[in-house]
Amino acid sequence: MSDAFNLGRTNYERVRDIIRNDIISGHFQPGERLKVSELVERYGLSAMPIREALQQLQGEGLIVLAANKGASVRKIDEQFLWKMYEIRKALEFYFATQVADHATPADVESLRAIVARQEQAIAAGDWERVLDLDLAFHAHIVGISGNDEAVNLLKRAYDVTRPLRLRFGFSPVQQQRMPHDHDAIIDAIAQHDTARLSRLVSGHINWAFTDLANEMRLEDDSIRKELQEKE
Amino acid sequence: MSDAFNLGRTNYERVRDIIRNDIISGHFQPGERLKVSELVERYGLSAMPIREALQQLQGEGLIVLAANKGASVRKIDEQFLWKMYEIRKALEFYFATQVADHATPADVESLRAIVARQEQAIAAGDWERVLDLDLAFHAHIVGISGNDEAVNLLKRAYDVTRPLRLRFGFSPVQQQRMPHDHDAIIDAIAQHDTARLSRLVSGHINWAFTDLANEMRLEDDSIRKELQEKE
DNA sequence: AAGTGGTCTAGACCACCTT
DNA sequence: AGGTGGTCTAGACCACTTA
Repeated sequence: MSDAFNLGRTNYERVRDIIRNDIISGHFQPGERLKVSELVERYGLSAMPIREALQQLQGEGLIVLAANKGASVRKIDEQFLWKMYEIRKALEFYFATQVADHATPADVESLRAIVARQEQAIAAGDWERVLDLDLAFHAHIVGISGNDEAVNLLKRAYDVTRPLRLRFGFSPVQQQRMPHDHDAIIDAIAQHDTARLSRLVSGHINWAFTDLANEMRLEDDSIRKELQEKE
Repeated sequence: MSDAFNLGRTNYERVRDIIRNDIISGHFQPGERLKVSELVERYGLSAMPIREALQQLQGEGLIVLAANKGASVRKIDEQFLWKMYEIRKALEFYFATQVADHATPADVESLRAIVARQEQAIAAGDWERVLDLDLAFHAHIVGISGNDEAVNLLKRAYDVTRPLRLRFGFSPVQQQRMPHDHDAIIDAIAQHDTARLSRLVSGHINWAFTDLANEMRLEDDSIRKELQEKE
């Protein structure tokens, strides 16, 4: 039954998708060691297909492999986070300039539907879903260009930083700003206003980074405080 | 002796680097099937380390893996080529805006040295070297931003299309234009002229794409002619 | 139905870390 | 030296293709 969905798929592909999901859903924490023997237990396969899955996930940037040391979930510091957001900005800024002209009314409608669903998810505090829809929104825009390779790069850059957002959440301000920004972006697309679209997209990503970095620092500070209190 | 350079490296890493080189140097042609059994012979290892190398190379986009079908060198049509050049433009355009202000005289000097060496390589018709230096030039510029992840993406986008350029070469016009463009780009950096730099970089990449696509069509046409003559 | 070639398993091997 | 855990090998297994 659910086998039907797995027809023609190999074990390393299946376990790669499962491990990826276990990482971006936060089951494996950033920095966490991924021992083959434990994964063997968890997924009921032998070492090799799991190793192959890990090789691919390294290619996606989700994990780090060291020779004779094995795999661990990529640890994301503020600097790395910044690098990923810069890459997003580069991609989204450029493709925004390519896209505003070609967007159809159907595109605009899809984007509005995504925003509506995202607002519900924000209200419900369902951050997994908020993040899914956020990626869907931005990927849809880049996708209008027809450059699926660029969309893949964008997805990777989102996936790599996703565990952090899941852990730290969105500030109340960002919860308000996100749909607001998205609406403005849709308007610029509907009006085929390329220059404004690019500006909005890149500002939007800046805020998203700033907000996440702040949330991280807040938690860092409270941890530091706890440690001090113990002394 | 040469073992010293391989200390602490595993077989799958070594063979990954060798296969990558065999692809970007054109030893394996685009579209060519990579059978594990043949690679086992060629590199003197068993199947698994070779398979692991292939998994990683898929992550880099150099090869395509299909379940139960194995690996082949990515076949690059004009559409895919275009997608890669668009990604380059996105990255280089954006990072050009981030970089002009921070470039030091040492950066300018390094870039001039690269161009000088590239001119020699062009005169000698040594296209492997021309391409190495071209990547070095563009990677250096993006590298000024300090975003090594962006540099890695850029390298991948270059590597994937490199076999094509190696096969089709540069038109005489492009052989002239390339160093000329590079000089103008360096001048814009030296003068911290961000707007001009971005414009130059993206125009330069457009020409590079147009030239390669033309060279490809020329060869396609001559093949078509040959086939017609046989009828 | 046989052949080809990709995939998986079990266990040996070996690099690195700790005592 | 012993332990842990990553890496590699040989061969079995199995999916897909051709006849």
